[in-house]
Amino acid sequence: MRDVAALAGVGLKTVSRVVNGEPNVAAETQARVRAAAEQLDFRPDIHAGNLRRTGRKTRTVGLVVGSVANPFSGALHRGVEDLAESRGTAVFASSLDDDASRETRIVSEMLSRRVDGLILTTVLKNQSYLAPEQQRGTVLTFVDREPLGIDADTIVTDNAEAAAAATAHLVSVGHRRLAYLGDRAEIWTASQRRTGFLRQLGRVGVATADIPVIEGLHDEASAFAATLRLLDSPSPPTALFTSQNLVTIGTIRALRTRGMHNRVALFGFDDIPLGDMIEPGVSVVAQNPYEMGREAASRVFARLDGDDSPFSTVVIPSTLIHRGSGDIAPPADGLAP
Amino acid sequence: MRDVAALAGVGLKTVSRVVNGEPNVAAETQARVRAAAEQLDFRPDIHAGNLRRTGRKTRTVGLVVGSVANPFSGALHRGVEDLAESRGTAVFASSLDDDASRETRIVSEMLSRRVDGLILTTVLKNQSYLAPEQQRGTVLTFVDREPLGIDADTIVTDNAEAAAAATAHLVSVGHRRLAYLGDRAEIWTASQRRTGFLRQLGRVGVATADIPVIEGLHDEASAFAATLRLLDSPSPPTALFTSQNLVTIGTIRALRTRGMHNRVALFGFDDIPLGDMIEPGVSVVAQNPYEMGREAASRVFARLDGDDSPFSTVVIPSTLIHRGSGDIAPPADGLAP
DNA sequence: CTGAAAGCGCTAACAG
DNA sequence: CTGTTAGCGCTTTCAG
Repeated sequence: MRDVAALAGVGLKTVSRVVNGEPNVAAETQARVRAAAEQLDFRPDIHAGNLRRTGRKTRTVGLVVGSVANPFSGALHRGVEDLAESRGTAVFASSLDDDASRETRIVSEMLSRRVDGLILTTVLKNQSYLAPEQQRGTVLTFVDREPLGIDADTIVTDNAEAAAAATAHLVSVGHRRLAYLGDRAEIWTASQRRTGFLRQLGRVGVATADIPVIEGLHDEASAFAATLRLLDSPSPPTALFTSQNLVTIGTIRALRTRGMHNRVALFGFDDIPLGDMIEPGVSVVAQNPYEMGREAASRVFARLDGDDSPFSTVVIPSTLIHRGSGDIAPPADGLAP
Repeated sequence: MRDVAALAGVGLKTVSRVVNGEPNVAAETQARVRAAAEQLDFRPDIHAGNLRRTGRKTRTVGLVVGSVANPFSGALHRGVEDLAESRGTAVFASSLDDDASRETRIVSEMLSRRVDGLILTTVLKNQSYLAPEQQRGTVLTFVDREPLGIDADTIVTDNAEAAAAATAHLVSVGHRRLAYLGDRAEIWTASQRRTGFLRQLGRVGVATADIPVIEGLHDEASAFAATLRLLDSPSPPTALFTSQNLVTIGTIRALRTRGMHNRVALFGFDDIPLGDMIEPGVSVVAQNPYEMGREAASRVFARLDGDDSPFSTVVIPSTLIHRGSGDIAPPADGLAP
């Protein structure tokens, strides 16, 4: 910048003014400065400026998701990005793999880079460690999962309700022998979905004591194995509820392996790519991750713009998509009680 | 930091030493400083430090991809992240949507944040605008597509060869009336794949003059429409080659709409999720985006660590996955010449 | 082993 | 409309 000022024959501050589009610079001076900047290929250092600038905004937000390779996270990321981009804000993205030990490290890494806001899909049981940072002015927004031990804007899906609705559908088709296949119970969404599943069964008077509730599944392989075990058990379920996209896929593979994909009903949480093209079509609860990301970013920017209303939780509605697998009726041979 | 120094009763530089793990600090002093830092919830500002630090590394890289919501980009992103994470380097990610007008803006945004390196899937015809930045020391690496007008490390797939191999397979099954469905010809990968497709036909003596080459497809909808047009033409092709994942999906939808998915052969470039579960299984050229991302990051870090060997192009091999759609034979009714 | 002074690239606050 | 001085939070340099 010094070089630019020298080349243009003006003071340092004048260059600063031109670069930042501040008023009170003669058009002719402006042109001269611009030319000099171009010639020297000058690029202002946003961080050096922020050091002194009031407000100290880095126009950077951090996004912490399950995995950037997961389509759910990808769509959410894109939602965040689309809003951020329109504000000249850059996005740091990091994957957690639901590994609690990574959370503090990644968050800390982002904070040392002075992000203005943090959009978090958390794994840790408790987010109270973020309170001092929130106090300091960093905007915290939680997405997909509710935080514990801290108050902040939160964007979630109607997990329990949607799970209950999917379950209700399976029951309405005639199923009584259902099974739940889901992720680790510590994960907030997983436990919400299980709750919705069981609550609905209770509501319609299906005894939940004999319903297999299998948890701790986090990838295709573990879901595949768990489903095979269920199918091979003495009295296999006639309908399955899977609580997550990877689990759904693993389960479908297992059903196909046993040739049961047209016999056992399936309702999955999370949409899966090409779910409409496989046989039978996969019935799912489709979330709206893109909208969740957009809404989260929107909350962050509102806060950065001074919104100081009480923290709120926004529920992004999900939709039941009926494609066939959820409409498979139980066998009529009396296997179902 | 000043506060920490005051609380610990030491000089500023001593705190700096402790925070950065530099030697020559008495164990007892170190403990005192650490306690003070903890108490004040001190977090060093990486950018303030970089201002004066020799080398000025921000431990940040930028990644520019097609779209973070695309599974190809997601896997690539993850490959970059996994390597970056092990080095305490954060990753900025941005989507381009193959929109040339966004490229300069996004790149400029990242440069003003002083990323140490840039991993780019470019759209612009020419990347010579980056030369001054490269001179300045920013490490540039191109991935998926070769740059023009600039010399830098590049990571690509064996596009033409793999496309030729897939084409060879379709021909070996007996097809002579093929068609190519692909993205805009300006996109380097698209043109490479088309070249491979046509070159292979030439090699085996299939007249390419009558082969439909449809370009400019960039999403499911456009691919769907183009495929329908082909299928409804007077002499429809017996085999299709699609040059990209979204195009492949749109094409499959069109084939199903016309009930031709078990009659017309299909080979796609890029793997698609659940491609093995639909009927028929989708034969594809599977790239290795994760490995491409990893390799790109590895090149960036090698350069940052001082590697100054000549720039090179690394080809990450892809694999042909035969799942059925590529093995559908042409009809025996003499339609094929 | 420790600290004081200078300065990284930029903007704030004021003076011209 | 323009420039000067101070200082952001940290590291460097160099003197204790």
